[in-house]
Amino acid sequence: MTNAFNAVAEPARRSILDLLVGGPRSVGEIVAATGMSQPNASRHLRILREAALVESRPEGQRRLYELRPQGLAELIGWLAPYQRLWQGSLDALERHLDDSDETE
Amino acid sequence: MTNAFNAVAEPARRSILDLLVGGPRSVGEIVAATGMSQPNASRHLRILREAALVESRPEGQRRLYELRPQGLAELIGWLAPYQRLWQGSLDALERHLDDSDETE
DNA sequence: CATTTATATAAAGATATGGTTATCTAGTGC
DNA sequence: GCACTAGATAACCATATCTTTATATAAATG
Repeated sequence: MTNAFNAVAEPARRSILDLLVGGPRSVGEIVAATGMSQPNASRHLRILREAALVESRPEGQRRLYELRPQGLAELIGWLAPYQRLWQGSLDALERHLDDSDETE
Repeated sequence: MTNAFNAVAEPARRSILDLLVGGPRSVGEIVAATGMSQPNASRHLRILREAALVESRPEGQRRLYELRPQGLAELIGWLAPYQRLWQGSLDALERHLDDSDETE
């Protein structure tokens, strides 16, 4: 029952994702960068993995976690109409200001 | 502690928002359309209001709830780099396919 | 093979969340 | 003012979630 919506609802998990935007990281690096406990990091990483937002591969003794942006597809897709609405209102505001410029 | 991320994490609340994309609705209409109980709808609406995703105004005996797309600004903003990454990989795939076309 | 290092999992407790039922508040019309 | 309707809130319960501590697995190293 883990999906992208729930996954990104948690600030700690957003921090992890934000970190992974900079490239793959090991659990240890994630722990160091975020300050969370190792078990907690592992748990959040598991949830991110189940939500298909990250994937991991062994690298020697470590485990590298990498971003999987396509996992956000559903979220991005759901958001699209709202984004358009919002953009629409911005555009309308812009046009309004342009009109004001013209007439003033 | 109610923000847009948490607010949209709940399917019931996404249903409400999706409904409001079609224009303002009264609580009764929301209850009818979503099938949830009236108190439950009111609770979710309160959370959406606290997250600044909707606003309400009295309309006679009713209360109309209206979408506030700018409430999603933070979420959309956070998502932007991921969206670019994802778009980037799609573009890369496209280029790859184009290259394949050329060489095959 | 024993030890060390890196990560995952389990167990347990505290808090948060979502749903229901019952009740309260506020408009509306007689 | 009284009944009726729409909606909000309260109380309560069940479940889920996050965090920590303790432990297990697995790779590397001597």
